[in-house]
Amino acid sequence: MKIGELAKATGTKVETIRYYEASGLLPPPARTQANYRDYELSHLERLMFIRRSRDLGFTLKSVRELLTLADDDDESCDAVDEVASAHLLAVEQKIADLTALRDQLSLLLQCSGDGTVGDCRIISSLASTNLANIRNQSSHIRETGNQ
Amino acid sequence: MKIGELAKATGTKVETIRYYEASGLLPPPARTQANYRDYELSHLERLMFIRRSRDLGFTLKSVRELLTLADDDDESCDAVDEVASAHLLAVEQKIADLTALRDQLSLLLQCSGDGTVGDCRIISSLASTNLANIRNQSSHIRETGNQ
DNA sequence: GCTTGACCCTATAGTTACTACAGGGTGCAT
DNA sequence: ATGCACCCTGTAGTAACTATAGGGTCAAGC
Repeated sequence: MKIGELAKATGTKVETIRYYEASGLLPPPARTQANYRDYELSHLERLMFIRRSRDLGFTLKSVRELLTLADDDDESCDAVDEVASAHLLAVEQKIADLTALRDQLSLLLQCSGDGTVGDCRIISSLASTNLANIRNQSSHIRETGNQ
Repeated sequence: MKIGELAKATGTKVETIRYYEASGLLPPPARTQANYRDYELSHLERLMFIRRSRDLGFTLKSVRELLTLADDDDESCDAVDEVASAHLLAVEQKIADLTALRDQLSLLLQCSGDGTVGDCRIISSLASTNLANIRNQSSHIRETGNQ
């Protein structure tokens, strides 16, 4: 199986496959006489594992760990569980961070009017007030119906 | 005002300030005889603007746009609004993506048992099933009370 | 037999937003 | 005079690719 075929089969770019090989995630395959990479089914399976893990947001470092754990049948499942749990926690933290950020952005945007930058509240919020002040501004806006 | 003082005043690292200057976000300040950077109040204000924008998740590219818009008093506030709205949309999309991802990760983790990797469901889910199958596995698990 | 196009190869640089040296100079206090 | 904290430039490293340059290979069609 040539690299282009493997790429198509797994939905990965050719360069990415070579990158995974260089990073030690995918073992170097045999080569044809023309020095083309010649992949086996095992490579396809391993690459699918990598892709699925990446789709779930695991870093390559974590994928490496998961692969190492998966390679050793005697390894406890707990270690796998730990990697995945840590990742889930990180994702949840990220969601919380982004949600707080979204709320602040929403407040910022409620300040938007139709004037010029000279009295643009978004700009002045970014320029001189701290973020807590935006709330006061926006409630003022709501009171005056300017929305 | 020396760079270290500006750094402390804004909660920015010295290297980051120099990086902003090199990136054209912060104008080069005057220099002392010793070739030290000598900042004015205007630099502090501009840097605070950059920091607040970055805290809200704007890319440096967007910050550059916002600064350009803010510099021109005649510019319409609409342009500012557009930049901020686009960012808000991107943040909301990211939250949605991460939420879907979190749900899939949760499903994956519900599969975790206490065996060895040989029959570790997390590994096998990553290895061979597509993600839709995890749901079936997990509902099966829920049925058997294994959670 | 020769060309054309699709594919393959290596090696290197670019992306984002910093961070971290290495190797050197400055200013002030002891 | 010497130590220390601070400043300078320039370069390399981070994550996970992506893109380019400059070249080789293979099968099909004329």
